[in-house]
Amino acid sequence: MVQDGTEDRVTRAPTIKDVAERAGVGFKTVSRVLNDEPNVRSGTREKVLAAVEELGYRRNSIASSIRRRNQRTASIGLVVEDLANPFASTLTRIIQDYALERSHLVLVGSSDGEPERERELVGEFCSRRVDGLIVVPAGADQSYLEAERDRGIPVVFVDRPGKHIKADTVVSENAGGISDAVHHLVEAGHRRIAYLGDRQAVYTAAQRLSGYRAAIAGLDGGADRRYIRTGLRDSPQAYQAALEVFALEPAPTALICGNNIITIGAVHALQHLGLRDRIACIAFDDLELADLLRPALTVVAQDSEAIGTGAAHLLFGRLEDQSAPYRRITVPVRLIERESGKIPASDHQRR
Amino acid sequence: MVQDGTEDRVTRAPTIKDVAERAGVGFKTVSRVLNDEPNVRSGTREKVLAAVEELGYRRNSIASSIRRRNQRTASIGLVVEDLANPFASTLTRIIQDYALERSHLVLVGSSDGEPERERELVGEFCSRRVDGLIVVPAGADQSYLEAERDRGIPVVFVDRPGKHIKADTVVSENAGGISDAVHHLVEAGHRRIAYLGDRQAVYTAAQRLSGYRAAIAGLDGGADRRYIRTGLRDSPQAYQAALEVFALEPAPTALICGNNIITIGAVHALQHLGLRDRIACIAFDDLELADLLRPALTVVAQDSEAIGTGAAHLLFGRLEDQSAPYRRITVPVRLIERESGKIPASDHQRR
DNA sequence: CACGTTGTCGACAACGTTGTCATAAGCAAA
DNA sequence: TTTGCTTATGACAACGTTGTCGACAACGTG
Repeated sequence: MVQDGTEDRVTRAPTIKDVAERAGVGFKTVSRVLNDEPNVRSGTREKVLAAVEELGYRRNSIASSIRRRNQRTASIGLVVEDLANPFASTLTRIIQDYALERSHLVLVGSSDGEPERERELVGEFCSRRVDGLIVVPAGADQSYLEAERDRGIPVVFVDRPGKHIKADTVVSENAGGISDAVHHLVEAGHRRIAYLGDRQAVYTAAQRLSGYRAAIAGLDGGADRRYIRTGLRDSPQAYQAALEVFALEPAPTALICGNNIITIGAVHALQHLGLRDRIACIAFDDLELADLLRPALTVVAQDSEAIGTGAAHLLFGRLEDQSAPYRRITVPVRLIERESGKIPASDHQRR
Repeated sequence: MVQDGTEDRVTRAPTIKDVAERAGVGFKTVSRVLNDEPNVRSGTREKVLAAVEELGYRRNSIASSIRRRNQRTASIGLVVEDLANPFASTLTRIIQDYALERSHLVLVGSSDGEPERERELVGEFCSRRVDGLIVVPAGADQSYLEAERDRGIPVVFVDRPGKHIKADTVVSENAGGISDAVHHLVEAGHRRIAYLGDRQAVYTAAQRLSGYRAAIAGLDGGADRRYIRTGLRDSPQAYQAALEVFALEPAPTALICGNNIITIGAVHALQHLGLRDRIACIAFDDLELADLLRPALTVVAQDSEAIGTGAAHLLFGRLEDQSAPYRRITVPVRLIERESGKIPASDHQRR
């Protein structure tokens, strides 16, 4: 396992003064060259660039940012719930690309849905003077961000709106997506449609459930409250809830999963019960292998690309114009019809 | 979509001088309080903390870092290939948690496997004076990192070793994992085992292929070169290659996929050919829904947790002791036996 | 040639913080 | 009271950079 020793010759990084000395000019001239300021003779510029090359000089952009006019650090902070979740990682990837195109870097952190971790991350980000924040809010109150915003660090909320604060926001069309799912199942003949969701305190969960309720309410029978299970925070809980729901009499003939974590638990439960081919199922959030499942999983897919781009766009827009009116973008979702949503309610199941 | 206007009262962030004035002390005293330095009367400390609270002061840690003894910024840079890939996002998540526990933040970037993007990201990171780098190397030469290292920014390579440079490294046991996969298939009676892999220039791809070759070479028949397809960079390419491989005469009876992107393409191909239940298949890298596929996908799973923790551990260790010998950690992989690897070579297929 | 204008460049202050040092205040020992 | 030591505090330099300004040379114009 052990391989080799180092040589331990750590020299401090060269500064513009080192470069200046080497090039035989004043250090301010080096600064001018590095910032493409005018009024430097091309001969001088050459000398400076040569010295930069020789010394392997690299600007210390944090020192630079404390002095610059606008104090911008060309970095933004991103707080997601769990970076290991595919939705979050896709979002992050997109925001990163958007930022990098504008030579901004991204500091990322996962809140795990814990308010104090969210605040801790935001605090660290602000302490490092990020130029802006993109936050998937976890806590019940984001008013603490007002202070940051007033000091010039704008915030954009993604996936869920922040609470007790006005800010730019990008959300998915949660309720509509779930309504679509319900209607899709109804068309296949289903009336007894179960719903598994996260805690109601989570905005998206509440929205999605309300979409479910609204769609179900439009049907003749109305909803059976026993078919609704919320507060499911991880796959095992969803697994358990699914087992319980399908033990009911009469059992549901179809199932809607409120997010991808729940989907995993629920499909495992269907698998365990031997019901995967008999129970119709629609999941919120697409998953990498969803179309390879048998039956292929019908999903309500979020447009992560549009969400990420939208958030980044709002943030960079605000960086340029702090006084623009706040905007809220609602990104449409898309029902991807595969097989699991088309499983019909078998005759003996139908009322 | 438009919602509301802002009030546009952006005040500059308070500094320790503002706090000092408010508390009626010298600004150095504020600094002392904030850094928990000794020799401050508790009464004075109270006054300062009260002023901090009232003004909502937050330390400017970038200004602080340019002055501090060691110039540390308490941030590290992480370059992965594609953050949207589940392996990369899991890795990132783990490294982040490790870093945050030590109050370090993580700057992340995706190289997309492009050497110049890797260099660009590394450059930006170093320019922001990260304390260390964790890199999944993309290019064919990481010797440029020697300059950074000599200036005190240590590097740890993950997933693949850096080229033309000595540094701490964490890799998976690629060859061994694929060998295990081959043997598992052989036990099920297979001899005609196809292999789909990425470009040979990618270290992991080369390692995995060599594991395949070594295992196949141990068999009586030896390898049929036509069964090996490399250079597959995305799912569509893998899809195509799989179609071609299974059009051969005699067709392989089993398949090994060199990474998760290839797996997706290949399983789609098997699906298209109606061979998912007949062809044995083992994939490198576990996938979220792999156990819910039918047949459930047998995989060689990497221990992302150990890889991430190992990398972070090496990096933070090096931050404390620059002169320790370089280490290389090889993390074991694990063959997760599910169904697809146990599909037997049917009698008419067997030679 | 005198003059103003422009281009080039360096000296110096400043950003917000920490490091160094001097000094004042407090207090025990002489 | 004086001495000596410790504790508390502020004045100031310094980090590496950019902003401001003035010095000076080169230039064009009358």
